[in-house]
Amino acid sequence: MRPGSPPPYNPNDFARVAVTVDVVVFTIRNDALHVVLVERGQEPFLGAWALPGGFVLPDEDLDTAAARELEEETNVSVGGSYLEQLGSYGAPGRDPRMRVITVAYWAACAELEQPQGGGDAANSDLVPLAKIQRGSIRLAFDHERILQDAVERLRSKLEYTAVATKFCPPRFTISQLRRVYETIWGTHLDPGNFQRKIRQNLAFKHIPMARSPRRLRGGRPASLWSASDEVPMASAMSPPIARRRVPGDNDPE
Amino acid sequence: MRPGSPPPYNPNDFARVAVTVDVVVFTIRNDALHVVLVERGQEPFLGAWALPGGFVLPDEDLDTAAARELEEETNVSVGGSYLEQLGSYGAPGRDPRMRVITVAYWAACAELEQPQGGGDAANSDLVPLAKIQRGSIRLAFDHERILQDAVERLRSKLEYTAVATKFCPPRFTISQLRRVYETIWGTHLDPGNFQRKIRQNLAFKHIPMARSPRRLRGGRPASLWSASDEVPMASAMSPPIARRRVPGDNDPE
DNA sequence: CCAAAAGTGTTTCCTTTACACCCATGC
DNA sequence: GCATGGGTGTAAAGGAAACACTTTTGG
Repeated sequence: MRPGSPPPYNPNDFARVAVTVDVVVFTIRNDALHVVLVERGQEPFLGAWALPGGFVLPDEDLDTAAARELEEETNVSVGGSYLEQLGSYGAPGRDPRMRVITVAYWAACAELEQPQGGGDAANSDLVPLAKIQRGSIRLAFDHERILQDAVERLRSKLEYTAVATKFCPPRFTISQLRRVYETIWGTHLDPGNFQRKIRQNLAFKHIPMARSPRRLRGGRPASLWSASDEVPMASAMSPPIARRRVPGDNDPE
Repeated sequence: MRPGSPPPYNPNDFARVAVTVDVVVFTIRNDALHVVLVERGQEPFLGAWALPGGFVLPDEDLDTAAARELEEETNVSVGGSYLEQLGSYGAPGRDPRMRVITVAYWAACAELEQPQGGGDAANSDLVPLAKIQRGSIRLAFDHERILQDAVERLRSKLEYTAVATKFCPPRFTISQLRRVYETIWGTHLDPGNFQRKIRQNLAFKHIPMARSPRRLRGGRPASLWSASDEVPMASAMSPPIARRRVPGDNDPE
């Protein structure tokens, strides 16, 4: 083909599709992993629960679109939370109206206030993951599949990154962090050994002199820690070989 | 919004984009990691090297499109090789003509014959990764970024999956497999310890009585192994803490 | 015989695990 | 004092690393 030739694309050769982002927003509440869901305000799947998401705007990057959806749905800023692309889902027919490809993201957030419905969503809520996995709540489109992939990604990212800190406030105690691992992995972890692992790991910074607030039923005050962003985890965390359910892991609602 | 209302999408509210798949096809040749590149046959980047890829067809799933591109560009069937989604890249302006989002995949293939140009590609070739990373070859669009992400994904997948076997023929010796790890990680691995790791690992199956072909300069014939698909690796492979370059790791061309 | 690659044994070291025990607080 | 959670000590078990050594082939 010679240079300067007319635009070489034939619009019939390829699919022109709508692109959306869907975001799996994880947070921990009452020692159980929760996800933000929205109740759909329109067909298809009117009234069903779905992951928050929406169209990518004409001049918007994918990461930007995901961050925008996250902020719109949860009122949390992206700084302070963690947002990562999960993958794309584009089976023909996954949306009955038209060809839609969605780029899925997942986010880890510290405790957030009750989400408010906004945009297309009629209503929005924080739902315990267990409730979805046991089938009490069915999700629209292929969102159950996306959610399942996100959970797997989250579980494995805990092992070799410090993403668990994103479920905690900026300053946290080692037990708070341990409870994040226990909740997401569904395991019990030895407090003493966990303590040592964190203390040895440069990805976590000790805040000198700071102590956790007074507690109700006694116990030595814990020192506070913060995540040292950009420092990767030196050694991996690992769940026990056989993941056993931890007593408080059930749905508290 | 009441049920039965007209289609709620306003076509001006969102981007209608073209969706492509690009595939990073890895293979090992002369003890060096190579990628399949195509020379672009049209603007933009006419004459430049790029990752093989193309448009997703109107009724085609993403994985299917990637498999099709892989077969078109390399003449290898997807069975026998490994194909995995890497992620999506959709910055506005990444294609100067129009909004294009690409879903990137990566593949691991055993030794393949010299690729032939096909489709849009004027020409196609197997290029040593080192040549690209040292800057001798510049890639079109954001393909250098995609390639870099694919290399990282490949390196880490070696640790906890048996994907290294996909660079080998269906029956391989433990040394062949070790050389895959050494090539991709750029390390030297102790042959004895590596041997034990593989033998202990149920993801690899010993083929009784089979022996590697006679060799040129002596040496005990090795027994042959195959990958036990669907059995995950029991224990992770790990590169030595400090990855040092292995002598034969340079570009042989 | 020697060279070369496959495969095994062995020692040393380091990490993980389990659990005992001490510390600092509220009541 | 007691209960509770924070934090340290420590011994046993297990795995990784280094490397010596044996086995089986070609020449």
